[in-house]
Amino acid sequence: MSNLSAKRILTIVKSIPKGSVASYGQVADLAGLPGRARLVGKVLKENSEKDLPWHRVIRASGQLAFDEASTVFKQQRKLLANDGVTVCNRRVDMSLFQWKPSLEEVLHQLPF
DNA sequence: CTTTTGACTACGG
DNA sequence: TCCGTAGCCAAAA
Repeated sequence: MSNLSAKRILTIVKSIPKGSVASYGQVADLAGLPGRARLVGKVLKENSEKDLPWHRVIRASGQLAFDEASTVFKQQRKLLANDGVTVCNRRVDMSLFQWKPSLEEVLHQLPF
């Protein structure tokens, strides 16, 4: 994981708007790193900056990445609820909440 | 050099 | 819907 990749990933995560979520793979794609979904998880694990909306990154299936019984799972669910994103029956409805960045938003990352 | 390891994903059954 | 199974791919062991 080059620092550059991590930087790109964090930039994308920070641009996920409140009220929507993105999958690990989607973040990787937008960061110009197709096939690197697992790297996104790794970068998030290693970076707990205050302004980082890590909770908006979930699995492509709509499930959160953590065990239901864990504290981190409950915290993520709470943060999402505060965003207006509800976790129903263990999953977020991706058809409703998945981030669909506009062409403008995508192009804004051009330095990649 | 090889094997293992992930906050993952697509696909079947 | 829920599982197991292959793929995935760079980093660490």
